[in-house]
Parts: sequence; C-alpha cells; structure tokens
Amino acid sequence: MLNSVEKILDKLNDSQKQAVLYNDGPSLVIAGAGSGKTRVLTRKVAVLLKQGLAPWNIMALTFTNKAAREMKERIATMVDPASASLLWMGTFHSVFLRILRAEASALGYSSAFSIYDTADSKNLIKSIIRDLGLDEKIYREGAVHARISSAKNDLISATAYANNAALQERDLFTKMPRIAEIYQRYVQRCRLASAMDFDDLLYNTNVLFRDHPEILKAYQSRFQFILVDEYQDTNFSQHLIVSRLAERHHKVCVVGDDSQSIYSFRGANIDNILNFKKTYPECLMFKLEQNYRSTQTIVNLANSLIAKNKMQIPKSVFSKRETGNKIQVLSAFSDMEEAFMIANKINEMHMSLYDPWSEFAVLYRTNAQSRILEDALRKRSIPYRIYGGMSFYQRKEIKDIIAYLRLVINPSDEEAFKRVINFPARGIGKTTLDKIQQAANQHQTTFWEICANPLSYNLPVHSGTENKLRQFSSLIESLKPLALTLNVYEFTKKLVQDSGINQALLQDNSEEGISRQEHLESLLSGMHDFCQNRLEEGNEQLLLPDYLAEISLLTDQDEVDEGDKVNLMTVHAAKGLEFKNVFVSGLEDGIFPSIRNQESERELEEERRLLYVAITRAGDHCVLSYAKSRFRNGQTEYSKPSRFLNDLDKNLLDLPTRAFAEQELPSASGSTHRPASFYNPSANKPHWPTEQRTKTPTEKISSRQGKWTKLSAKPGGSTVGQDNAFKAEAGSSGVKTSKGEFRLGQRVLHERFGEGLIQKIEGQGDNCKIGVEFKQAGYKLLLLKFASMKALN
DNA sequence: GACGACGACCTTTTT
DNA sequence: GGTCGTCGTC
Repeated sequence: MLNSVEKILDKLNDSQKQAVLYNDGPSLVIAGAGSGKTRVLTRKVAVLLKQGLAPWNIMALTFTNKAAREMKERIATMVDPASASLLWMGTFHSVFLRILRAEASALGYSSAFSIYDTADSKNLIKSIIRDLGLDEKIYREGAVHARISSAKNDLISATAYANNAALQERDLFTKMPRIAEIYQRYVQRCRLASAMDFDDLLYNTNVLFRDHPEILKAYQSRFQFILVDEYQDTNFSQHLIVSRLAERHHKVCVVGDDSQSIYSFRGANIDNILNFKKTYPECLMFKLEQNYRSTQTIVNLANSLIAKNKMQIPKSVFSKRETGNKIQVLSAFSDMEEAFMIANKINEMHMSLYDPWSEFAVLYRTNAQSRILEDALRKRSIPYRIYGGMSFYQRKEIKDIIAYLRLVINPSDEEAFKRVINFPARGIGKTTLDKIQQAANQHQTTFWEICANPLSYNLPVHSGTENKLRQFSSLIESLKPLALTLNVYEFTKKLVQDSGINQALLQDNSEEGISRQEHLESLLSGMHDFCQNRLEEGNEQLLLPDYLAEISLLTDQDEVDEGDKVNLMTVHAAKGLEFKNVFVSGLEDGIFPSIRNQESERELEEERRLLYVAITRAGDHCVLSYAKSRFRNGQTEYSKPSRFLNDLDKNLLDLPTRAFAEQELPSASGSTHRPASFYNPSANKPHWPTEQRTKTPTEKISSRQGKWTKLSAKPGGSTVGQDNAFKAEAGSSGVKTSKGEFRLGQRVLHERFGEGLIQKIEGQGDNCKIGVEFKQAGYKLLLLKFASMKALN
C-alpha cells in the first residue's frame, strides 16, 4: 500500500504521468487520438483518492453512459470498489439530474419531475404549433426544437429570446417569426407538466446556481476536484456549470482533443477548449502525443489531413508502432460497386490476416448509406451489425409502458398522459383528447386534472366517455400507493395486469403482436435483473422511482453485442471506438464533406475533423473509398471524389488501380432478412430464471444496469487483469454459509454474471459479502444472501 | 377507431 | 428508395 501511487503510475509514459500527478490547480490535457486518455483520467482519480480526497469530493463528468461506466469499472479495480461507487461520476445530465432532484424545491419543481426525451419534446412542440394555428409545413417541430434547444444551450431564456434582435431577425428570415412564442409556451407547458427536457437539466442547473448562491456555495465546497472528459464537446451551458463549480478550488482538469470536436451542430463549442487557458491563466497544459493504437502510416496520414485546419492547438501526434501498410484508396463507378469492393476486401483481409470480423468497421457519413453496404455484406455472407438503430427504450410498446410508470409517479406529465390515455384502446380517442387539451389550455391546468374531474371543468363529453375517463384516473390512483411499496418488477407486473395491457397483448397473435409480447417480457426481466443486481450489491432501493432514475437517461449508444460481426456505423458513432481495420466509405464531395457544411471554413474544418476521427479509429489498416455515382433521394447523382483526398499526404496513399467488383454471388443462405439485431429476442426462449440463455434484450438491459461491460479487448490497451494487481486483499479467507462453503480463490458460477474467482470475503455467515472477479462481467462485490451463485469445484 | 393509400420528407444526434 | 404521417373509407 505504501507505494500504491507508484503502482498506479506504472506503465504510463512521462507526459501521462505528469498529467496524472499535477493536482494543484487547473489543467488542460490535450489527448491525441489513441493516446491513452481514459488511462490518464482513471489513474488521476485513483491518485486523488490515494492522496486522501474523499470520493464524494470528486466530480467526474463524461458525455456518455458508456464512458462513465468504463471509467468507474477501471477505477474500481485500482481502489476500493466501495469508494469508487461513491464518486460523483457520470454524464453531465445524470450528475446534474441528481443535484436537481435534491434541490428541486428551490426551483419551484417537485422532486418527482419527469424527464422529457427528445421525442416528448418534439410532440409537445408540435402540439403547441397546432394550438397556435401555425402552418406545420413551415414550422416543423424538428427545426423549432433545434432552435429552442440551442437557445437553452446558450442559456437564452424565452424572454431573452424574444428580445434578441439577431435571433428575431434570423427567425424572420427563415419564415418562423413566432418561435419565441412557441418557446415561451413550451416552457410553460413543461412547467405545468412538472417536466424537464434534456437541455433543462443543464439550463436549470445554471439557474439554480445563479439564483441560489448558498446552494452553489455548498456544492463548490463539496467538489474539491472536477474532471471533465471530451471537453471539446461541451456547450456553453456545460462550460458555465463547470466554471461556477470550480470557482472556489480552481481544481479542474479537462481532457479532450480539439481535433476531434465534431458535435458543433449540437451546440458544442470548440472555443471552450481553445480558450481554456484564457479562463484559467494559471493552468498547466499537458499534451499526450504518443498514439498507441495506430501504425505510423495511419497516424501520419491523419496528421497530414488535420494540418490543413487553421484553428487548432498545435500538437504532434506520433506512433512508435511499425510503419504499416499504405492506405488504400478504392474508386468505384457506383455506390453499389463501392459496397461490393468493400465487402470483397473485408473478406480477403479476414482470410489473410485472421482478424475476427469484429475487428472490421465500415464507417459512413450518413445513415442512409448503410443499406447498400448491408446488401453487399449479406450477399457475401459476412456477418454484420449496425450501430445506431432504434433503441430498446424507443420502441413504441416499451415507451408506452414507461409512460405509464412516469404517469404514476407524476400524473401531471402531459406527454406520458397522451401516450397511455388510449393504450390499450379504451375508447378515448382523438376527439376526447382534443377536448381535454382545450380545457387544459383554457383553465391553465394539467390534462390529468381535467381527466380526473371532467364535470368540474364542464368537459363536453358523453357520460360513457366520462365514465371511461374516471376509470382511467382511478386506475392510476390505485397504482400510486403500490409504486412506493412494491419493487419495480412486481409493480410493473401488477400494472400490465390491471391496465389490461397484458390482455390486449395476449389477444394479438400477429407477428408484431408476438414481438411486442417478447419486448414486454424483456422489459420485465430487465426490471427483475435490476432488482436482483441491486440487492446483491447491498442496495435496497428497488422502487419505481429508483428504476426510472436509472433508465431515463439511458440511450442505446452503449450496447454490447459480443457476436463476431463487422461493425457498420456513422463516423459520429465511431468516436471513441477502435478497430484493427477501418473502411471509410463515400468520400465524395457533397457527402463527405456534407453539402450542407461547405459554406464556411468553420463548417469545413469540422468535416475535416470528422474524417480525422474516422481515420484514427484504425489500428492496422485503413481503406478509403468513393463512388462516382450514387443513388440518393430516389435518383442517381454524380459527384467528384472528396476534396479531403487532396489534403492527404499522397506518399502514404495506395491510389487506385481500378478494381472491379466481382459479379454478384448468389445469396448463400437464401435468407433475405437482416440478421437478427441484438435486441430481437430469440422467439420462445424462456427468459429468466434459466441459467444459460441465449443473448436477449434482457441481457442487454441488465448489462447496463449492472454496469458491466463485456470485455472487448478495446479501450486503450490496458486490461483489467493488469489493473487488478492494485487491488488490496482484505477480509477472511473462507466462510461457511447456508449455500455452502466459500473460500478465496474459489471458482463460482453466478446466474447472470457467469464464472468467476473469489477475491475477497467480508463478514460472516449468510450476511457476508463476497468479492468476485468474473471472467466476463468484471469485479463485483455481492451480498451472498441475495446472490444467485454457487461454488464450483 | 382501424386500415390502406398517397404524399412529403431525407446530415451527423453522446443526453 | 424507404419511412412516416395524414387523410379517406369502412
């Protein structure tokens, strides 16, 4: 334990060490692609803990759940897992949601407020556009939502928006002069519904800190060290929260790479990282320039590209790996030929390199490009998966049930109400809903209030309808108390029963109906796993609000599909990932760079960074391709190779001797289906509680809720095994329980986590806690009495 | 209220 | 080309 800080620093290079060790003031870590950024962040947290900072004094912010989870896991292997779990570590949204729930009353909110996801926000905006009688062709909810969202990210209130000449002029120019009014109403309706949208989680945190100095002060003293990952992607709202919180201690470490800033369209402001030194003049800058991921050729090629950007922090990323092959450029006549060339090339490389399919990725600029690539891969019988499809939680039947759950917790939730008022069909249609909405608008009250008291508001409905409304509201009322006593799994089982959802689903024996039943099954078993995981970890918060808190900010980005398949995704989705072999397709002017980002140098630079991100995903091989013609929006379009190809160092390119795709092969299996994607449950397989299941959505949810990742050999080169050397052994060496005897080093089999080795035993008898390093799921500290685990010989 | 036809739409999307 | 939303019909 004496030299534990040294152990933490083990295997770091000099600049990584310096970045990890400097904790006396603000610092900026410029982390080039593949330079071991996560290693630095996690080890820095470990050092801070070893130096005596309490975990609750440290805030670590990321952009994705996945990044947060991976960091937590790695930290847990270096320090006591219990203290790792007490860190304030998570996405911006989840960390500040936690604070907002605690401080809701200061903002005049109930702490049971709902969270509107993007779909909810757009629905509400659409409804407001209709209320105002505006032309829906001109005022498209997506566009309006984008304006409101970016205003919020810039901390412009609805009033400020209305008074801002530049914004007004812009809205006038785009023929939507009444956006300010929509914004105003949108804010009111969210308030009334006791709901916050994603942007509000940051906006309201700023309001909280601005209007309540005493609250701000408490958090300022609490968070003695703040770390921010991917700082180049922060928007103004996030930047200001961090600055405010760091005001007192000035101990803030931001990590990022300005060359990988690709989210400006979501409000990210690259100036936050470029100007960090201005905000904190005393800050130290550390540059991580050694790339451990890619061959020298790949690194040099990426450098030659990014050198064309003017706005950047100077850095020289280098690799000490082998030189590697030149980067091949494929030129195709058509998009279809391009797809076949890529499929053939993948096949060829798979055979000659012995790399698994999962080490191949095909990247593209827009999702629309994926279809043709899918076709080509399918015809070559190459297994593939697509990232960025619809998430489990975005499926209609799942959203509908979640809406019920939200409504029980917060009956004011308008979007949830509208979703479930006629699900399952109970004869309350559009007409009635319109009447309710009108009454709600007129009386400035919630849909729920009208529904619960139709007579008091003279709702013009027949007695039959009135009766149905009453039944619905008493259904919700009857469920309310149960939400606070039953665990979420039991509760939801009761809910689907009482509400008639179960019955409705069982009656529907169509293909979709059966799929819906399976999704419900998956949701339920996900809930069961949620409860089980928490119990085993000694966390007894199993109620509906606890569950909602965990899933409301989940997106599907962080799925884990361990099948050996080629990865298809947009360049944006590939950020943070790495593959041995990467194909970047569709390198044509108008696509990459996108036609819509060619106007200004600033936009063009972001597109260039996007290509930089794409190329730097590759470890061993990178292949670039373009097609001269492409079928788009229903017609064939012709375009020139991307201007970015000219930015690349020609000496590193293997330019095309034209290769023709082979003729189409007959379909091997006769199956014309997409391969079952990871969230499609295999039909009729029993779900929980069998021991060996095929992978189902359940697994997926539970894997997230249980915070474990299937260890792909991916991030950063560091392995859990390595880091494990740090773990302190403590406790007894054996324990007798009603489930048998367990001792250190014992092999165990867990119902969900699989096989593992006992590393630690704390306490006596059935109440003991057992620390297990699972082969797949990583380290877990489990309460034996709840753990479904048995000893193996 | 359910279902089929037709027309408009189409960059990226960590929460 | 494919999807989604709206409108018209039963």
